[in-house]
Amino acid sequence: MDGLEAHWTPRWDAEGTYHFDRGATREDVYSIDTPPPTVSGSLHLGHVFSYTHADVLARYWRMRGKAVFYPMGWDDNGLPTERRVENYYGVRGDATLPYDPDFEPPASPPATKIPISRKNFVELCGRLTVADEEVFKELWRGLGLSVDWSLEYSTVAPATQAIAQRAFLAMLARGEVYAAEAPTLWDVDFRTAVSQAELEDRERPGAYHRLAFALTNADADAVADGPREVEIDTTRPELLASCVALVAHPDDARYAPLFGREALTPLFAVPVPIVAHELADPDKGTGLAMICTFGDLTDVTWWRELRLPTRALIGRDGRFLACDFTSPAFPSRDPATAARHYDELVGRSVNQARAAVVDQARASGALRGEPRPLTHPVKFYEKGERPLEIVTSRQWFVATLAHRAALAARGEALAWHPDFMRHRYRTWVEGLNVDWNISRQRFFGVPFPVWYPLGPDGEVDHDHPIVAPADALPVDPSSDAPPGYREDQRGRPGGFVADPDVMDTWATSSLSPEIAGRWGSDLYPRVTPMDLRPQAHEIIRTWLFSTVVRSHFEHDRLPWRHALISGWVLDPDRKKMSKSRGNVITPMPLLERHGADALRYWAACGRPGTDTAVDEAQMKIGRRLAIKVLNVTKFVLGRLDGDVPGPEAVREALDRDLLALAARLVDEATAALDGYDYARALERTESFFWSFCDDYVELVKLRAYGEPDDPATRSARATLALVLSTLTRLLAPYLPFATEEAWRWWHDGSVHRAPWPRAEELAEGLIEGRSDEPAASDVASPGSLYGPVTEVLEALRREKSVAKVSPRAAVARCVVAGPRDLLDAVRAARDDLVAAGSIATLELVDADALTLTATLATP
RNA sequence: GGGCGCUUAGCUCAGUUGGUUAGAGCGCAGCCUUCACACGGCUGAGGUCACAGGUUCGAGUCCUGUAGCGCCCA
Repeated sequence: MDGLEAHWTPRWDAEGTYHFDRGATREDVYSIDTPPPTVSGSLHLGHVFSYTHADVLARYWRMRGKAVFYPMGWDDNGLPTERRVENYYGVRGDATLPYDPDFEPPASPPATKIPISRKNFVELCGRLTVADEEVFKELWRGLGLSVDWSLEYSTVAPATQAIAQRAFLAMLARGEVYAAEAPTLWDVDFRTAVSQAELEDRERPGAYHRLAFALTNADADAVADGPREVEIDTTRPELLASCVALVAHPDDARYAPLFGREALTPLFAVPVPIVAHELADPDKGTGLAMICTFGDLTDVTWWRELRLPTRALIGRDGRFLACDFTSPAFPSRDPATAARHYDELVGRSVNQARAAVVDQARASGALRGEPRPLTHPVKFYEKGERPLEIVTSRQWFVATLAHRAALAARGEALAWHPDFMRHRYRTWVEGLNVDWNISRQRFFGVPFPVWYPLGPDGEVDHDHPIVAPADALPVDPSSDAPPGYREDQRGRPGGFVADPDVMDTWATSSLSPEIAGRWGSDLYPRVTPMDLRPQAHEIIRTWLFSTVVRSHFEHDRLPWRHALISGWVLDPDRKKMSKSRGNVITPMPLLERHGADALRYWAACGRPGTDTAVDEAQMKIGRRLAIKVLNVTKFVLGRLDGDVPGPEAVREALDRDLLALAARLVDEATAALDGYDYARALERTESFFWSFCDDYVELVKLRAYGEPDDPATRSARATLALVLSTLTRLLAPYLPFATEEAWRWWHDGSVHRAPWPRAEELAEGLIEGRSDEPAASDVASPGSLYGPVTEVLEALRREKSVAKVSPRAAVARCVVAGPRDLLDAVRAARDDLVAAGSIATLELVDADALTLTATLATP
C-alpha cells in the first residue's frame, strides 16, 4: 500500500493518463472550471475535501469516455498575497518611488518595513507566489488529482492580464462598466476600496443618540398647532453635518403630515427635507432617521433612490475634511455657528468626532437624554479591523444593479448540487445594493488598460479615457505610453496619466473559464460553457456570482451547467476551522500518515454541501478498503490461474444472480454519479464490495480452484473476474492508487482510462438459455438466490463463532430449516455452501423461518 | 428581522417517489491466525428516528407548529 503514490504519479505523467485531447469537440468534452486556490493562503483540509469531490467526477467522466478538461490555476493576485509579501520580506509598496533593478530584500524581515517601488513590490510578489504554488502542487499531486498539468494557469500571468484587460474593454465598450465618483466602501487602514461581496457584518457596541431637529420657521407657521421640532435616533451623530434628509416610513402616521416639510440640522443649521421611504423602520428609534453622506449602505440606497445631494465629509484616511458652510453644498442658515462647531471636527477620526459632536449637542440642548448603548451589526471589510467608511471617490464599477433580475434568473437556470444552495445565490443577488466596484488601490493585480489625457493646465480629463488597443494587450499603463503619446509626456500638461488602480482579484478570477479555456483560441469553444464549477459555499457571492456576471455580459449565457458546492471541513469537535481559533488542520501530515486513497475516501464520504468533521477513523476505513482491493485482487487472480473466461462461461445460478446484483449496482452508481452524488455511489459500491469479499469469494473459492475445463469452475472464474473488474473500476475514481495497482496486475492500460462499467457487459452472462436453471426468476429479481444463500452462510458463521471455533472448522451435520424459497436457493448453491462451510452432511427441512443447527465434527 | 439546512445507535452518518422487524462504519464485547488480507476477518449487544399535533390502511419519510444547533442574507 505504502509507496503507491510515488510509483504511480510519475507513471501517469509519463503515460499522459490525464492528458486532455485538444482535438475533441464540445460534445465529447467534460470540462471543469477548477477553483484556482489563493496560493498565499495556508493549506488546509478544506482544499483536500472540495478538490477531491471534483476529481472523483473528473475520473468518472474520463472513464465514461469524455475528454476531460481539468486544468489547475493559481490565484496569485490580491491583497492576501500583498500582505504575505509585506510580512515575509519586510517591505511595503510605495507608488511614488522609482524602480530599483538591483533591489534585494534583506535575509530576514526588518522591524520597519522598507518602502519599495510598485514594480519592485510586484516582482517580490511574483517570486513568492512561485514558491507557494509548488507547495500546493505537491499536495494536489500527492492527493492524486487527475489534473492535466500542461493546462496550468495563473491569474497574474501576462496571458491572463491580456484576457482580463480585453474583457474589461469589451464591457466598457458595451457600457456595462463605468467609472464614476460614487459612494465607495472604503477601508481606511488598507486605503483601498472594497466591494459589497467582501463585506461582513460584525456585532459591535454602539449607542443611540436622540437629536432634536427644529422644523423650519416658515413651515412651523403654516401649521400653527403642529410640532416645532422632530426627534431622530442615530448611532452616528458625528455625521450630523453631512445629513441630507430625514426619512420615515410612508405608512408611519406620526410623520406623514411632515413629509415634504423641512427641518434644520442641529449645530449646523442646514435645512434638510423630510421624506418617505419604505426602508425606514418605524420600530427603530423614533421611527425617523437621518440620511447622511454616507453612514451606511441604506444611506446610499436612500441617496440614490430619493435623488438626494451629497455632503461628503470623511476623507480616505478616515478623518474629517474641511467644510465651507457658506457654499451651496452646505447651505447653513447660520454659517458662523456651524463653522465654530465644525472646526472642532476637522482632521479628527470618526471616534474623536463622535465624542465632540455629542458634547456640542449636549451643550446646545439638541441631545435629548443620554446616549443609550446597544449592540448592532457594523460593516467591516472581511480582512479589515476598523469599520468601513463610505467615501465618494472615482472608481470603476460593473453595472450589476441594473441587471439584478437577469442575474437572478441565471442562478435559477443553474443546476446546483445540492439544490438548496441556489438560495444562497438568490438572497445575495436580491440583497445587492451597490454596483460591483472593481478598482483596488493596490499593486499586485491586473492594471486597468486606461490612460487619461491631461489638459493644457494639467487637469486630468476623466471623461475622455484613452483605452489600450486590443493588439497591444496586456499593457501596464504606468510604464507603457498610450497610443499617440510618448513616454516623456507622462504627467505633463497636454500629456497623459495612467489609471492608477488595479482590478479587484475577483474581477480576474471571475474569468477563469476564459483564462483556462484560452479565450480567443480554438480551444475555448471546445470546452465552454463548462460542465462543472466545483467550489465551497463560502464563495458563492464572490467567485461564483462574479463568474456568472462576466459570462452573462460577455456571452449571454451561464458559464457552466452544474455547480457542485462543498461544505466546510470542521475540526474533530465540529467547530469551524480558523486561524484565530488555532484549530486549522493541515493535510500533508494526514496524507503521509494514511495515504492518498484514505484521505480521498474520507473526503468522498462528505456529501455535496454537507459540513464534514475531520475524522481520522474514517480515513483508516478508507485505507482498509484500499488494502482490501489489493488483497482480494491478489487472491482472485491466484484462483484464476491465468485463465479469465468470458461472460459466456457464467452458467451457475449463484454466479448469474451475483451478476444481476452487480448490474443493478452499476446502474445505481452510474445514476448517482450522473446526479453528482459521488458519496452515494461510493457507499453502494463499498457495501457490495464487502459482500463480494466476505460472502461470494468465500462461497466459490474452492469451486474456482477446480479443474480448468469444468464448467462450474469456469463459471466461478468468469464471475470473479467480471465482478472484480467491475468493482475495481467503480472504485477507481475514489481510490486511484490502489485500484490502479490492482488493475495493472491483470490489465495493460490504466484503470483510469478503462471504460466505466455498464450493466450490459454484465448482462452478457445473464442471457437466457445459458443456464441450467430457469433464467427468468433470478434475472427478474436479483438477489433472490444470492441473498438467502449468504443468509445461511452468515448463520453458519454465527454458529461457529458462538461455538468459538474457526470458520474453517469442519461440520459433520448441518440442518437448515426454512421456507421453501430459501431452501430452493440453498439447493441451487448447495455445493458452494457445503464447500465454504466444510459441511459433511447438509439437511434441508421445511419451516416458517430460518434456523440453522450445526454439529461440529470431532477433531 | 427574513431565509436555508440539520436533529436517526455512545460517535460519524446513510435511509431515492410513504410500505414488512430502521441500516452502515467506528467504538465496545466475544471469537478466529498453515491455505488473499492481523495495516486483517467473523460474530454480537446497542435506537421511543429532537418534541407536539395532523394527513393516511400505514409516517424516519408528507403537512403544520415548537425547541436546539449551524449557516446565508439584511
